[in-house]
Amino acid sequence: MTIRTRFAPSPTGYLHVGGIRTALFAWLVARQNNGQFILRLEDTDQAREVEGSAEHLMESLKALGLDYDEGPDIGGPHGPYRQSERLESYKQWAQKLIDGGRAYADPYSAAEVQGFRDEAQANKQPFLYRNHRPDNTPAWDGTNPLRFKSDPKDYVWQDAVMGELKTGPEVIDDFILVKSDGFPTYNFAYIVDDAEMQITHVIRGQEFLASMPNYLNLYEALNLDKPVLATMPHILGPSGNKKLSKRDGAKDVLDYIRDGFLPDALVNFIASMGWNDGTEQEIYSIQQLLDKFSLDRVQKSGARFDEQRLLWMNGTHIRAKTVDELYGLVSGEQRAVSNEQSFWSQEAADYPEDYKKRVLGLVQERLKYFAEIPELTIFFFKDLPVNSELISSHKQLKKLELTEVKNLLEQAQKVLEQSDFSLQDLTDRLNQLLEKTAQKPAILFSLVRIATTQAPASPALAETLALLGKDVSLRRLQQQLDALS
RNA sequence: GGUCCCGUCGUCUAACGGUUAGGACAUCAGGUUUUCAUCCUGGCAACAGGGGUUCGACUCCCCUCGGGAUCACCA
Repeated sequence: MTIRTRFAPSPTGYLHVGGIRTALFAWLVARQNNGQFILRLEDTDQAREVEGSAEHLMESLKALGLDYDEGPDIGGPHGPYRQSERLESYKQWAQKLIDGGRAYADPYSAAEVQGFRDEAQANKQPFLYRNHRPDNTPAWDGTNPLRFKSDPKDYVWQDAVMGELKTGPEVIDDFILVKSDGFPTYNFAYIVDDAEMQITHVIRGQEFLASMPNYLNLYEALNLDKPVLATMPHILGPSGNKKLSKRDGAKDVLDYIRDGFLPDALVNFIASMGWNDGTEQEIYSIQQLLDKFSLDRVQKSGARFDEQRLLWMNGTHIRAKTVDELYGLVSGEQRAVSNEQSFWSQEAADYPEDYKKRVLGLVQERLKYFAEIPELTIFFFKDLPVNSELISSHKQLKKLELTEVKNLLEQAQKVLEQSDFSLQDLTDRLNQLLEKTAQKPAILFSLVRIATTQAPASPALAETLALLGKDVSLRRLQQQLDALS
């Protein structure tokens, strides 16, 4: 039997890191077993639907490389893949249930049901609709809700993540199958769809755990084999213990992509929240994840979202790339997402590819995400105005007399004028200057570095100068001297 | 409140009854010819509490406490 997993979000907003983990794990299970991964949109609640979010969801999946074999935009043998287009199916399955005496029209008004609920609450009793199950029900004409006629009993079942689970009959009730607007509820629609789409593994968040016994009851009534069930714990916000939300910094995954986080790093990070292979490995490639992932090693407890860790992980993934790979990603040529934006600053536009690659090589080790590139590299592309603060607030340089600062810069100027600006020559001459001036590198090099970059931080001096070139370096040295006099 | 799930450093986690409770992020202190970063070395830091079972418990059982989920014509 081929493994078929699915991701079935409702198009009610963007996909954040918490939500996408479920998709990732489902994708991993499918891909590692040579199976199929299906995207299905659960859009049965028209009121909550958010315009454009379906496209957004699909783009997010693609951005992370979670490709699906069947879905609303690409079709497939079991379509359509939007629940709103599958109403006919639900009607047929509902009819089967009615014919078998396992579903009935709910004769009460919403207000009446609410009355029962309030009454139960006032008596501190749990509310169960089936305590009010009517004896004679009208024929179902679609204007009333259709309810499941449950068969309350004990259940013991296996969850691929949680292990053995058990509940009593008190949690099973006559829930609504089809709403009075003709749309099915999630509880009914997902089971029908999974059956028709031959889904083998249902991987979803723990908000559905409490409803499992009801689902088990429905599977039986429908005479369906239940799929492998896997419940994922929630990802929690960084501070509170609430389910991760936008407020907690749960950014849209696409925001991370736009900020220049690598899909591989994002996937690695998301997978490592709540899953590990039992070793001390932290960094995984997608392929390694495919080789090693298994549902039974998924954590049962929720994990907190820690952006620091994401930052670190993205940095290590960036460092693992070759400069050429990085260049493709940064320039927007190798990215899967639709935003072809380049992360280079505008000033970099006219510089040749070769130059930009060398710049990238120099900042690679300090890059946490691509959006930092303009700030980190701007001085390679344009002269920054002289910032006297950089010297006056420098912990070593601020102790120097102005004349001494100028003297050192002038000496540096002379030495550099004679250099051919190859890395080796620059290194040699800078070292000679160090001896000649009897200065500590902390002073001499800092000074030259500041003068030639006007930036608070930059790569190693000799390499920076070599890349900047003779003209630019000397010009900036002169600008610094001019500003000092 | 009922039901269910969960509980190891601040955070993510390892541990299949026997370990000085390990790693990583963060943090702190050093080191690498400057800065930021990288890299290296080292430090701080956890079994929620209480009972059992056992020669021996982070591991198994019970209770308490704490956190979460759910009790919709939302998913």
